[in-house]
This record gives sequence, structure tokens and C-alpha cells, in this order.
Amino acid sequence: MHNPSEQNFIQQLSIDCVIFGYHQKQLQVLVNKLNFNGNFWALPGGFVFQNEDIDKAANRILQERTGISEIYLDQFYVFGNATRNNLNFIDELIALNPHMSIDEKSNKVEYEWFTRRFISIGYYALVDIRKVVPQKTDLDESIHWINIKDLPSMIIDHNDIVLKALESLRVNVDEKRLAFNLLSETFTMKEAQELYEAIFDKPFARNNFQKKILDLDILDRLEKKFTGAANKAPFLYRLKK
Amino acid sequence: MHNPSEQNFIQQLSIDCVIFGYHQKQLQVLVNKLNFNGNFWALPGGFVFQNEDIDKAANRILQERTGISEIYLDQFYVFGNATRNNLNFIDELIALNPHMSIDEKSNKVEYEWFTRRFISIGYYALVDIRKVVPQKTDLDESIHWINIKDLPSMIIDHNDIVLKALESLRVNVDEKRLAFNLLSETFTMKEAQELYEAIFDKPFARNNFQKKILDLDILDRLEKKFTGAANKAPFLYRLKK
DNA sequence: TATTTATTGTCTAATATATAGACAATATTA
DNA sequence: TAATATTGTCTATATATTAGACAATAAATA
Repeated sequence: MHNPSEQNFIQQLSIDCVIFGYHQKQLQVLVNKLNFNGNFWALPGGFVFQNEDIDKAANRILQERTGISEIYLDQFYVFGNATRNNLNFIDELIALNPHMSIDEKSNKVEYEWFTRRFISIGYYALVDIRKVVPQKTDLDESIHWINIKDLPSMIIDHNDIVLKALESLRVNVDEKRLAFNLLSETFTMKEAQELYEAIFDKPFARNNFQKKILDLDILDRLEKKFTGAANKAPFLYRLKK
Repeated sequence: MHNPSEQNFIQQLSIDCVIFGYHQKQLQVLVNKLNFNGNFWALPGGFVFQNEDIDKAANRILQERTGISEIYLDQFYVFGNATRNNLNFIDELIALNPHMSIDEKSNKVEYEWFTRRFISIGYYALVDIRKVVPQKTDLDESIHWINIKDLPSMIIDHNDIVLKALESLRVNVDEKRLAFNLLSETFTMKEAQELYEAIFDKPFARNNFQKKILDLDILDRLEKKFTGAANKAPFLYRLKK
């Protein structure tokens, strides 16, 4: 991997992505554990090339991490406090990883590049968790789907970024029909309801939820799904084209 | 004025402000006519100092232009296409203003600084137009309140920025109580209704509008306002503290 | 001074939407 | 064949929105 400082990135501008998945009736967020001594967690992120649209950059970052393109993506907020930098994080990192001394010239350049203030554009993405094969980069020890309620403490303001992303998702999920990006292509009404319950962290009434969603007139009803359970088989639905 | 390239700004990041006022039953936007030959119009904007929060920068820009602080301000979108630069605008400017040749070294530096791609964070503000004394900068020939329906063609994507700001205003005006920032401290119900009609560009029913606003329970009813008109005098209202 | 006019504030009726309760349909198990 | 758990949908109720009506009233007019 090339050093970021040597690449043709826009200076002091980053993108942080909150990638939402849905599994075991809970919202999951894709987060990286960094490949250093110490317990450093971070959202997938990256930088914007000089000749690249910011939306394209967010897409590229997502594709690198998830392997899929054509993802639902929404820019939701810019994090731009004057004190927003990696200084504390990097210093802690170096303290715990003595081999990363900044004596060498190239390390010094990188140190300066990374420890400047960054303005970060937040994007959230909604993906079908079954289609994603999480990809780590050289900087990551591992990458995980973690229940949004069990997220570890992350570097800088990444926990705040997740909170703000969830807020935006809740606001937008009603007017747009984007929640269904989190499900597989076909799903039962109960699965849709459980997804909404996970997003809003509150229960919905079954009868009225079904009516509300069907009244949106955005779903096609397909064949029944025989699960083997001792009850009436539910219909499968799919987003209308 | 110092050259921007010599100041301690974050590179390639700008802020553009859509400052909404309300006058003659119409939304007005504060725009500058640039102080050059040619008909160049632009939104008030600026750059972010290295040690400055982006929200603070937006506030500073607004205060420079309007003379007032404590303004309602909302970050609404980031404009970041790869082709988003001043190149066409500046070249046109130089063609119409031969004295601005880029032969001199300092001009060349400025040219390079200004013609790079800029990522711009859009903010909109709501102000009481009576409290504002528009201030032009060295770059402006004049600064004007212009009816949002009569805006001239502006540089780069500034017309698009206004459209997006209006969209955001419409979405946010209901949940927040921010529309009243556009009125003077006290106002009649009819004035409030006319403001809403200007924002949404559609009529509201008088009886139901009054009920809806009063039910919000955010207004104090004050004394009556005797206008001299031959009819029942309306009450004045003020936002609750 | 009484009447007229235009507008305001608020009430009620009509309509639409949201929520809650009920029950038949049905895929499997006992 | 009956029992069970869940699904799909219906109806009744509650709530919210929209439309219509009318009295109150500040000033102008007769």
C-alpha cells in the first residue's frame, strides 16, 4: 500500500462510512479492528482523490470493504470541529507500538499527514449482509459486523458518527423505501416488521404494520413460503421494479 | 484584504451560505454582485481557518455579511463533484478583465489557489431582514436581497445550492420552529401564514393554519395590533422563551 | 348613531387516517 | 381429526385533518 501522503488526495478531507447490515433481528455495523497493539476500532473510511466525486469516493470505499457495488448510500453530515484530529489516537498508537517511531523521515511525513485536523463527510450505507464478504485492508487486523448496541469504543468521534447516522436513517426510512436494502431480495412481512422494529428500537402492531406497508404499494406479493412451521405459511414479498 | 492563498485556510474546502430573509410576502436570498466587469453573481461564502470549527466559520461568514450574530444556521449538504471548480468562471473573469493578467507571480499563485477543485459545505441561515445591514467585501460591487423566484444566474453551482437549501428548509420547518426566525419578534397570525405560504409556495386554509400553529404551543399571545384597517384587530404573537 | 365592510377567532361537521380488537384461514403436529 | 401457532384481513374505535359556518369587532360610511 502506498502512503496516503504520497497519493493525490484532497488534503484534510476524509470520508467515514457507517455500513448498516441486518442480522439476527438487529442492526449491525461494519467496523475494523486496527492491526496494531492496543484495542483500536474504527469505521471504514478513506480519502477523496483529486479527480473523484465525493459520492464516488464513498462508493469506492464501500466496494473495497464489502465487495459489492450498487449500494444504497446517503451523505448525512459533516464532522468538522477544529479539534477533530488523530493526534491523541496516533500518539497512543505509537506509545503501544514502539516500532512505529517517527525518527525516519518518511514516518515523520506520514505522522504529519495523519495528525492534521480532518473534516470528515459521513455516509451511511444499507447492504444485504448475506451478499457482503467483509474485506480488511493492510491497516486492519480484522473486520466485523457488530450489533449496533454492542459497539466498542472507537477512535476519534466514530461512535458519535454512528449515532448521527442512525438518526438520519430513522428520518429517511419512512419517506424513501430504503429499509428494504437491508433484507434479501424476497422477505416475509414479519421479517420486514422485525427490521423496522430493529431500526426504531420499538414494537409495531402486526395488523397495522402490514396495512401500512401494503398501502405504500411498493411490494409485489409472490408465492408462499413454507417454512415447516406449524402454522399458516406467509407470503413472500419483493420490492416492485 | 489578504490573499486567501496566504492565509491559514484548509485547502480546497469552502462554505457557501444561503441566507434567507422574508420581505413583501416572498422569500429573499442575499447574493453578491462581484466587483468585476461582467455580470457575476455569487452566494456569500468563504473558507475555514485551520483552528476553526466549520460551524463557527459559517457563523463568521454570516456575521461579516449581515452584521448580526446568533443566527439560525443549518448545515444541509456537501457539494463535491470532481468537476466543481472555478476554472470556467475565473477564465471568463480574466477575459472580461484584462488587468487581471496572471503574468505576475502573485497573481499566478492566486490563480492556482482559486482554480482548484473545491468541496463546499452548504449552510442555510434564517434572519430577520429588518435587522440585517448587508455588508459587501472587497470582491463585491454590491450585495442584494433578491426574491428567490428572480435570482440571476450565479457562478458555478450556486443556483443548485439555493434549490437544495430550499428543499431542506421545507423539510425542517415543520419539526423545528425555525420559520419564525424570518419574522420580526412579534407578528400576527396572518403574517405567519403568509410566511408559510411563501416557503411552500402554496396556500394554507386560514382556520386550520391558526389551529395547527396554536396547537404547537410555542407562541405567546400578546396585545392586539390596531392597524387602522376597518376590521377586527388581530392579536400579536411572539415565540415562547 | 346605526349600518356596512372586511377580517379575525373559533366552533362544529365532514372526512381521512391511525390504532386497537376480533376472527377466519391454514400449515403442521399430536 | 383436533390442537396449535401464526398469518391475513376485517371492523370498530379513536384521533387527526380539512371544510364550512358564524359571531366578534375596528374602522368607514350613511
